[in-house]
Formats: sequence, structure tokens, C-alpha cells
Amino acid sequence: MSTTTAAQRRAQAKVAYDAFLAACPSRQLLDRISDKWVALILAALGSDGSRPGADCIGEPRSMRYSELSRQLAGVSQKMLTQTLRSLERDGLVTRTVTPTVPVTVTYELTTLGLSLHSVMRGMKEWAETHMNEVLAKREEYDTRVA
Amino acid sequence: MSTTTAAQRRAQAKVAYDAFLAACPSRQLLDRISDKWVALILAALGSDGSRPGADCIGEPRSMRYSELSRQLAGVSQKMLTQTLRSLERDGLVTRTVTPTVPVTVTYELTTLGLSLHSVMRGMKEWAETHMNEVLAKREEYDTRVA
DNA sequence: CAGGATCCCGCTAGATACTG
DNA sequence: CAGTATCTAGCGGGATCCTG
Repeated sequence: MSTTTAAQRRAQAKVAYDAFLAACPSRQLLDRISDKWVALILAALGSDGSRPGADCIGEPRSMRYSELSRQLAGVSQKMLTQTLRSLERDGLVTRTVTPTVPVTVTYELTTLGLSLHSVMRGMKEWAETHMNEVLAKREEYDTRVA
Repeated sequence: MSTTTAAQRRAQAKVAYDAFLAACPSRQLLDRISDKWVALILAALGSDGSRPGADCIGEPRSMRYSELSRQLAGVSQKMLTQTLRSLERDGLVTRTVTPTVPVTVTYELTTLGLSLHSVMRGMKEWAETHMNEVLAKREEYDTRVA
């Protein structure tokens, strides 16, 4: 550590990321994961407790492209592929190609992806649970303004 | 009515809404809350970082418009106002105007907003915590492709 | 101070067509 | 089956100016 460059010192100082700062990489990362498709894909791949009596506890679910496409109703192939690619690039999901005929591609959460899922899994559920309340608040707000 | 418990109503809501369905209102709600500005605003209003070890669930923080604008570096007035409006409409924050000169406007989380914050507060922290890991994965992915 | 109103650019989601 | 490629319309979102 004779001559520490500015870049080195900066790299060490960046152990403390702050998403409140515009230039911080974690801001971009927050923006990436703040996406409905990300939330839904993670919810789909991470839902191991959806089936009562399921024997695969602890093992993240492995899903094919077409399975995901079916479960995430309304998603275009472009968005699904694009989102999956970025998730793969960020190390959140693994993409496995099996050279069958036709080809089979499966996606699975990594440990890192699973850690994010455990953080985000509540969001979809929250939206579904509090939908009524939010709708009521909206109506109240709209009539108050009108 | 008043005899139904919160758990019962929650269970009913879960059956009624499904964010996996494109037409479901909860899908739109999920899209709204899957936004970096929402995440950051909730993080700002919900955290009392000045008091470590405090029972933070008691009183949510009250912040002025300019305070929020300062803390969320890089946010435009348009996006800040727009996001705050939608959060107010959905009953997640309250907007209080105090007729001082000049006028003072403060924002605060509602109980509903606080419940969402408790779900989402981990996201910003997750992004900051796993930034290094994600950056490493990206580099690895990029070199693998190249 | 806390926005409202406008203009406008860029990107991105969506639709469509094609392929290994 | 699981994508890629291409085109385009639409709007998200920034910049700017104005106001109570």
C-alpha cells in the first residue's frame, strides 16, 4: 500500500453505498429492482410455499421460459427476456439450457436472488392485501378534490 | 363487519386479487409502488436514522418538501411532486399545509404507508449491501459473453 | 417555499415478423 | 420452444418558466 491511487481509495470508501445519492451505483441498482416484472418474476421463482404439502422446501423453484410467460399474464416476450437477462447478468437468476429437441431453458433463483426475494416477496402480497383500502382512499381523495 | 378480524379480511383480499393477472387492479398497484422514487420517499419518511435504538414504529417522521428534495438527490420537482401526489391519493402519506409566510408543507406516512414501508425498507438496504456482489457478477457475465 | 404549467426529447414498452 | 430483430407510438421524465 505504498502509493494508493485515488481510484483505490475511492473503491474502499465505497463500501458505504447510499442510494439517496444520485451518482451512487446502488441508486441504479434500486431502480432496476424497482420494477413490476422483477417483482413478479422473483415472486414466481421464489414461491416454494404456494402449494400446501409441497415437498420442496428450501429449494428455489425452477421454471421454464414458457411457464414464466404463462404465469406473468400480459408480459411481452421482449420484456420477459430482457428482464431475465438483466437478472442473470446481476447474478440473481441462473439460466440453464438443456439441448433437447426442442431446446429447454430453465430459470432458477441464485442465493443472491433468493436473498432479494425474501426482501421483496411482501410487495406483491401487500398490493393484493391492501388493494381495497387503497381503492377506497383514492375514491375519497378524488371526491375531495372534485 | 365489525366482527371480522383483520386476518379474515386479509385472507379474503388474498383470494380476490392476484397481481399475476394483467387486468387485476393489484397489478397496477404493484407497478405504482415498484418505483425508485416511491422506495426512496418511503425510506426517507420512514426512517428516523438520527435515533438508533429508538422504537421507530411509534411516530413516523415528518418532512418538508424541501427536505425531501434535498435528501433524494437528483429528483426533479416534477417527479417529487407527482410521486407525492399519487402517494397521497393512495392514502400512503398525508400532506399538511401550514399557512405560515411563506407556506410550509409537510409530508408524513400514514398507517397504511408505514405498513408498506416496513415491507419495502429492506430494498434500499439490500441494494446498498449487495452492490459489490452484483457489480462482480456483472463483470463476470460481461467477460463471459465477450 | 412549494409547487403548477408547458414544451419536448429520449427511451422503452408493445406489436409484429422471423429463426435455430 | 425460446428466443432475436426491427419498427414505431407513446409517455416518462427532465428542463424551463411562472405563481400564490
